[in-house]
Amino acid sequence: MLAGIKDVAAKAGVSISTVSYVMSGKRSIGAATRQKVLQAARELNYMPNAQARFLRGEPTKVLALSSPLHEYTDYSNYAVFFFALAMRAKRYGYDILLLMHEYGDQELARIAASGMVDGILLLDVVMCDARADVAKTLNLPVVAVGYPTNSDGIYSVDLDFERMGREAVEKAYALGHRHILVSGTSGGAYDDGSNYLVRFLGAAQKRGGDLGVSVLFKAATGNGRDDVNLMLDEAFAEDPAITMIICQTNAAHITNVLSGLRDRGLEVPKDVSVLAACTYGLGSLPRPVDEMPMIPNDTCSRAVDVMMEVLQGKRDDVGRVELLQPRYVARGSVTSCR
Amino acid sequence: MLAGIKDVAAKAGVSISTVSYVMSGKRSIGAATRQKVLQAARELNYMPNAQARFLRGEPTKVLALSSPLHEYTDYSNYAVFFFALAMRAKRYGYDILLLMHEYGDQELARIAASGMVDGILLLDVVMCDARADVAKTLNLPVVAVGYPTNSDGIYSVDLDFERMGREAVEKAYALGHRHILVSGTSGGAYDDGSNYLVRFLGAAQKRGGDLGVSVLFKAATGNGRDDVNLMLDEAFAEDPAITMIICQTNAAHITNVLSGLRDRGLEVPKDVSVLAACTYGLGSLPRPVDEMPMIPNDTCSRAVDVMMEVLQGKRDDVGRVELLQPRYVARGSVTSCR
DNA sequence: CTGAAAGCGCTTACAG
DNA sequence: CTGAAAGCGCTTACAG
Repeated sequence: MLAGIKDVAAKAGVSISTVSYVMSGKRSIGAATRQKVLQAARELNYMPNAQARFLRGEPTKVLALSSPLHEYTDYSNYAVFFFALAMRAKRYGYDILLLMHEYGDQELARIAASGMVDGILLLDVVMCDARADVAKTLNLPVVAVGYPTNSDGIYSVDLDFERMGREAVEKAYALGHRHILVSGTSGGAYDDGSNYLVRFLGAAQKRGGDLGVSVLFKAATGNGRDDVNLMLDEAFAEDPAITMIICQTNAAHITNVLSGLRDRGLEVPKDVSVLAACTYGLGSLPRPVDEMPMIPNDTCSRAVDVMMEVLQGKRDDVGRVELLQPRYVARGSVTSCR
Repeated sequence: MLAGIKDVAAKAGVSISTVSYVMSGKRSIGAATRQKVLQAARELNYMPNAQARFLRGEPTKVLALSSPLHEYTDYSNYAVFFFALAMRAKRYGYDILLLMHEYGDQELARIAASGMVDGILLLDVVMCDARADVAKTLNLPVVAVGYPTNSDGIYSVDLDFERMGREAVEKAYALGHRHILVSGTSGGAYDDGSNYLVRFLGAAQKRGGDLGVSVLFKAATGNGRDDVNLMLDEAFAEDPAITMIICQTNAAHITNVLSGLRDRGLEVPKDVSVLAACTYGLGSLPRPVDEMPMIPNDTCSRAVDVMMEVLQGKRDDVGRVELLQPRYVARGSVTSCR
């Protein structure tokens, strides 16, 4: 049914190597022969079988994206990363093979051995990521969106969350704030590998210590109004002098922090400054809030760019971690301490 | 670097065919030999090269998803379809190769010839879809999420929008409504192939004609407040007796329809009934609205199921169009005509 | 300017 | 119970 190179050769009355050379253009072919071959190929609707070429080690123009996807995955958040990677890859003419396996390791090895992809992108990277170890044994370039501790053997691209933590505290310090609350959600996320939360918080606390600023961390049990109010109660009980809150969470949580402050008769930013960090797609808040956002588009784009550089042989610095500079978006919710 | 079957055979001191049979289990092998081979394979971290197997026509456990993705694609809507397909495929052990080409045809042929995938899913199907024609020439099963007019040669799965249009009008008729407005956005979408809009509207108007009900169609120039108000002005000018509005749009548009009605002193549902059709993820409206929703999860899941049936050789009815029954979700915004 | 042949890494009839 | 060899559809040195 599907015509092969043999069919074309037969139809054109030439050898298969001639057909191959006509198709690839890697050898000059007599005009007459060339025409016969092209004609035959067209009539038979011939398409070279990519599989056979891949077997010979030619590039597939496909990038694997390893990203455990669960029934309970939050699409709306996830999609931003996914499409950022996909669109950037497309720009280079690459398609994306989405690997949704739960436990990345074997699947990764299987795909690498298959020769079906030119490189592998890692998403949802945890602190110590098993996939990074497997990656070293592969003969395929691997670029992680995120920054695992075992980052040798792969390339990593991430937003510099430690720097973000430092800069947030420095900003507060410069404005005269000496009592800061870092507010997060559900302590669990900090434990099981959402490394950016840990890195941001650690750096913020460290820098706070250096500058002599009190940095109190409180994780609400949820993003609901009651959860947040309870968290605020505890925080102000522990440190009544808080003048700045850094919310390392999401729109729902921040909304409730804002209304919680209003309920306590605290005005933003006169009495308390509020900064959102590690957030994205903040959507509609009751009032604009200063933000040090995640920049998934930038991070993902850069990850694909790095992959391309590696594929083009422009790099040989495996293990390199590239950290993007955090941004600060001022919206009037952070001012100098009264 | 990466061990091949030859390496394993050499290490185990057997022939490559023996290794192959041990790995596949398609022949019984002496226990001792078997152990030697498995041992060698383990030590060399051997992975059979899938490419070589695909070359021989074995399944790849990958489904291509042909879906033109543009810089301006609305991710949040698109993501629902994408992930619905991906999750369902995952359940069968299949991964997804996302093809983001603009003009599906050649790309599709290329991938089919490559043997890289076992089947092809079509998304963003337009009325007459070029990809459906290409599909016929491929020796790979193709399932479309959507229902092109040239649906022979492929399998199609879609929500039955014509039936939805009929039922919406019948429902209105049964409740005594005789003057209905179907409200859409940006006429363009109706022209360039968003076939479900066309099908719904056509069927609604046809059924209206049969039943002697006036079905007026108005497309707002946008979803903004002013666009919608202008549309409502025109509609009521043309038919002051409207008692039911069917919004074939989205949350923003419906929100503005609701407030537009309120501004005109019309109460929902006492004065005017409001029904949302062809919508999904309606999110937060000022008030709950009856809905005949798109059911992307169902449609996509079913599309993957059909693909699996075809791959398992359980079907030979190419060209079959499967239409899912529309649902009606009552939320109190539609009542009998006053 | 063109062809016969080896080889990519496997699987599987064909022999023994 | 196991091995030598053909073949999947191409590409590319090697010959002519």
